[in-house]
Amino acid sequence: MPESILSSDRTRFAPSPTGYLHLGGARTALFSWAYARHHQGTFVLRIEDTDRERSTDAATQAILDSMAWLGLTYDEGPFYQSARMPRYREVLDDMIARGLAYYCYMTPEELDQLREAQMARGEKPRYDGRCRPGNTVGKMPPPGVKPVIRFRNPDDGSVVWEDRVKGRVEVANSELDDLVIARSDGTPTYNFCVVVDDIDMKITHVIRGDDHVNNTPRQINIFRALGYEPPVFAHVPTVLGEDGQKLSKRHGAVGVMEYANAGYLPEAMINFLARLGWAHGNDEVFSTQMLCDWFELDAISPAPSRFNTDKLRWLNQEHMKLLPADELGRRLIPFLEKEGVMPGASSPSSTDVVTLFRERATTLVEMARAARFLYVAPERDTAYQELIAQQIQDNNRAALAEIYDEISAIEWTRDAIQSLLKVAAKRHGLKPPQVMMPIRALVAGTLHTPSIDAILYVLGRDETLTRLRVLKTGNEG
RNA sequence: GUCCCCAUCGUCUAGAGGCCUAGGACACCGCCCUUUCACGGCGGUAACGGGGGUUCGACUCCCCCUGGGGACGCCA
Repeated sequence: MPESILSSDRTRFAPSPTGYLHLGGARTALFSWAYARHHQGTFVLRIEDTDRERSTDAATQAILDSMAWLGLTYDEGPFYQSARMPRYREVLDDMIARGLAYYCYMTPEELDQLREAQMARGEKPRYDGRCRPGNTVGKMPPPGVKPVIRFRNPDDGSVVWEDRVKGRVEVANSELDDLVIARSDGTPTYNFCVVVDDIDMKITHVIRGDDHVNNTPRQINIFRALGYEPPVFAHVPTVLGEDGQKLSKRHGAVGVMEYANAGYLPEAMINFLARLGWAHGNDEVFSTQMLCDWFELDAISPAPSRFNTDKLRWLNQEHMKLLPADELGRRLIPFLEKEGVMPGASSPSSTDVVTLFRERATTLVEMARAARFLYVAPERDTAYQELIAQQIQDNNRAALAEIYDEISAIEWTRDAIQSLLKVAAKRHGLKPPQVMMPIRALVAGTLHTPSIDAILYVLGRDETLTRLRVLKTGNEG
């Protein structure tokens, strides 16, 4: 492939593995990925695990699983920050040597006191720069105190950047303090690692959650101190819960894989997530490919948006209707198995189930549940007995018995089944539903099913006769 | 408290000064189709937070207020 076709745009998704991938994170990943795909660029996955206390392998795996399910394929990585410590050390030493950073011997306790005092005075709590090179306080390191390393932030002027979703953002350097870039145990911190990584990985577009806007000016200052121009930034707004509050555990399902297990299609989830805060005119239902074709950062709304289950469900059904029946059927199989049933040679195929139910189920779980009766005869409990008693009465008993007898004689096609029912009803002066509903109840244990002729056809003649036997014997037990 | 960001129907959004009597979608409510449930079709209720400017003209531009959100860590 000619080099020129590929753009040099490089985006990254950089989650910290402290839990599952939630919907907000997934959308950020999606936007970053879609941007790279749209521009034929490169999408990098980086795991930010510098906080060894909170990072777990299980969380990393959960993130990888979620991305795989959504189909967010990365071109490079996953890179682990924990494996890049020597590199960070190297940059740290260099910064100290060049006076861009310095050791600070202030203890956490002293810092707390300082912050409290500042808050009390109505000031923004921040480090006062007492250990800066040149300050006398810093001259004599107190014994026994392991120092942190702080970045020497500029004092004057302001940091300005043109955010691709927020617009122009300006923050005065006087608002910023000298942030800790290495802990007293020597490990580097987030704001520093991100910059080194984004430089080393040649990231051109940083697309991330807008909880990072406040970090951006600090990071830009580090970029410049290190001699690099910062990348383009695009800060994607928060995804709120249905109640407008920040997404948290009490909202129920917030992890991406919970939706996979609940029977949502990844293409529906992508469509939904993309539509949350991003629009392409009035387009509502679109494929992942279309999203890649259309995606532009400028179309991202700067305002936070709420998650909406109703719309997700609707989109899921739309995508279920769009998929080829056999493909949807293939995806349905695990859900049928979870219901304890198995499509096979002697039972309805998963494709049959799909054609029967995809217009009346919004998730694969619902579909499998609704289709269960095709594999297992309804339980003859009290509710069932009552339903049958209510459906079979003196006025239709004779017609139903006749239908039972004729089932053995007809050709087994939907048309033949349908006409058998209609003709029998007419012969007895009944409306078609008067024979269809009782049969539906008998066979499915519910009044809500697809067309009765379609159901009987898929069920097969033998199974139909078995389930309708009571029509002949008159014994409903 | 200080700083940053945001603001169109209940929700997701279209809208880049006259195209707006503000469009679409979900949800909701009717009607139609009908073999129940769905699907589908048709129709309906419903919004530019408030106040000042700028302009011949503001949903669109500026300011203030209000209301939301985020950040202020040796977390990311």
